[in-house]
Amino acid sequence: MVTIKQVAKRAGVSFKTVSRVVNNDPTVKPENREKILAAIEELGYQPNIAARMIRKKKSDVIGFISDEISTTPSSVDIIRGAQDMAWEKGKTLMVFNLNQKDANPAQLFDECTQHRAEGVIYGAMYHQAVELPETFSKLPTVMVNCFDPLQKYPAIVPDDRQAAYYITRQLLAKGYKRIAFLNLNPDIIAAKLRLAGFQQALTEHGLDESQAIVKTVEQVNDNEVIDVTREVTLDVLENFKPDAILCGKDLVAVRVYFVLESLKMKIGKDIGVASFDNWDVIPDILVPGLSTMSLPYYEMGRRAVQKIIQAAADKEKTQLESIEPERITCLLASRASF
Amino acid sequence: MVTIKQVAKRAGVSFKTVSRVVNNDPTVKPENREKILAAIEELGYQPNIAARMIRKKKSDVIGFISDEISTTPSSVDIIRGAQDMAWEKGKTLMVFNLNQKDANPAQLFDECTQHRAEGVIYGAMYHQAVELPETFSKLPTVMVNCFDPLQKYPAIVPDDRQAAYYITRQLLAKGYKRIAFLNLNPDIIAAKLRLAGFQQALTEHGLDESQAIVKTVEQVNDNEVIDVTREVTLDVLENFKPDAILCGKDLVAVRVYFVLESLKMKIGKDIGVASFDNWDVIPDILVPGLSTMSLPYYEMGRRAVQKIIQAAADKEKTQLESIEPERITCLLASRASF
DNA sequence: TTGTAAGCGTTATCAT
DNA sequence: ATGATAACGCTTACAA
Repeated sequence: MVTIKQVAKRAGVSFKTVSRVVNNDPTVKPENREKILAAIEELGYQPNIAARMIRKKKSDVIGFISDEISTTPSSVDIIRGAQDMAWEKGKTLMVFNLNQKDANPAQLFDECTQHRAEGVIYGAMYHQAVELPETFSKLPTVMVNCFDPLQKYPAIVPDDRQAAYYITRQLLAKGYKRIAFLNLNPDIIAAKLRLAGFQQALTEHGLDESQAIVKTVEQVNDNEVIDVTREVTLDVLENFKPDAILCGKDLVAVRVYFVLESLKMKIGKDIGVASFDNWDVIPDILVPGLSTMSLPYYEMGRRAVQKIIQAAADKEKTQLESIEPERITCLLASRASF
Repeated sequence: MVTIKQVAKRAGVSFKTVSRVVNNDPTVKPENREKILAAIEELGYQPNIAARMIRKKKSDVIGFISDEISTTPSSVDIIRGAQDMAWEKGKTLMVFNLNQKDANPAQLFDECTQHRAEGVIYGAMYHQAVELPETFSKLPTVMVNCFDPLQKYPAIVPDDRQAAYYITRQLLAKGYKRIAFLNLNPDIIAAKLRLAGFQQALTEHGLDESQAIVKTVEQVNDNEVIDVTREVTLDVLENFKPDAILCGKDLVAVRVYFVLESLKMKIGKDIGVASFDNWDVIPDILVPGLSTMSLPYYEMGRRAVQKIIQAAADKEKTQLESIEPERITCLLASRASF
């Protein structure tokens, strides 16, 4: 690889002057600058980041540890957001996946340390509580789509409560009066928060409990989750007769679409369907297109990088008080299903 | 950050001895080794990879440039495979996305050069021809899920022809006799290769053209792709009366399922459905589960890293002859749809 | 078995 | 405006 000294030789100056040009130091004679720039071009010189890093004691690297147990598109969007923001801020994102053979979080954290990352982002694939190994406290750490039960680290999560509240208000505003909420496994955080948001919206709108119904479409037996969307949907349609169905996620909505199709019910006319996720192309392949609350993964990724940069900047004030997770607002991706 | 010298001081030895322990040099007195290990533990010493890299003139970094125009789950799997293999080989994968603001391939390539990557993998989101900027020839480069028209670089692609051939043979073996192939936009590589594989399987099985039909479900108008799966499916069902439908991708199969549901046709009994992709959870949320040829993205990612390591090793022999892309075999993910 | 000295490619400091 | 010299944290080469 060509070094700064070779460029210097070629341009007939000292290597320090080349360094000045590379670092945009204005105190270089234009004439020399031209010569050096030409030499850089000819030799194809690229600065050695490692050497720079070692001297400047600054890596501009941010570690991203991704708990990729199940490969959902969400992971991609969080990482994309993080990478875009990192690029804009002149940082390099170093991504590590937890699903790798023999790799545990502490190991991946060490990898980040060895690269002298300025901070570490830990991302989970669905909104959950995660206990990080103690070692993470050695570097500024931000959690995305998850949070520490003791709130030891700043966290970025989707505002699931707001999402449910918003879409329910939206349904009510459009005149739907009997909403069936086919919620996810009640043990998961998102399900709890959304239930609260759903109920709040109903209450504020003056509806009582008889005018809505909440069912779960995921049965949990010994760590195995069984989907019972089909059965529950048929049951609810027959016994509760909703004018709208709010699904816990887009994949549930797909199943609901099938049930309604078989019953010859026209979605968007005979019955409204709404959902959560805005998952990849799913809402668009359905007919009619599914109106669904998008989970703000991309935005969360961007925000995480902002936070880590900020945290790295004011590293001196050690973070001791516990911190509420930052909830990112979800937006409605409106199509034609309600 | 704690350095090797601080550890040496603490352990009461020279810093060189610490270096020996860190690098598993056996020529260290066990007694000293213990002391040093203890000091490392106490101080939380982590070797500085940048410093090591600069001296060893070896980065163990592999760059991965991902053409992430559309965020498909495929990208995740290629990267996962690449990362797993990199981890196993003691390499670090540095991932860059092309969709970032103001970032072009040459820029990202420079980023790799600056990190002294030993090679670069360029990954595309669907099987296609890609012309890389000339600058890529400066480093060992491997293309995944895409290839150079002039075959200047080694490439890893799915064996689309084999995939279509295999699943068609499989359908025929199960007794299906009238197959409708709802192919993708005929301009894309996968569609062409699959058509060839499909026809070869039919021919070898002794079927003539009247016993099969091929239609495209994607209409292209001015760079806009319009999906006409619904219309084509209805047309084919009425006029050709197939006993099996082979879909160009899982998302097409979803639409076909809806049409069949509305017609009250029982998939797997009245008619068989097969497809390509094995895309994430799609085949499993459908009822019955969709039997589909999986695209071997994970495997392709692994292979790409293997190839780049090999290419970096025998860098001396400059690659001049053109190279056929390496086609990775696709496997059937068998469920209940045929 | 251990230590010393040099060097990797860069930036920081200070002198010219 | 430019350059000599030291320093960053590590490995290599060689000496003890």
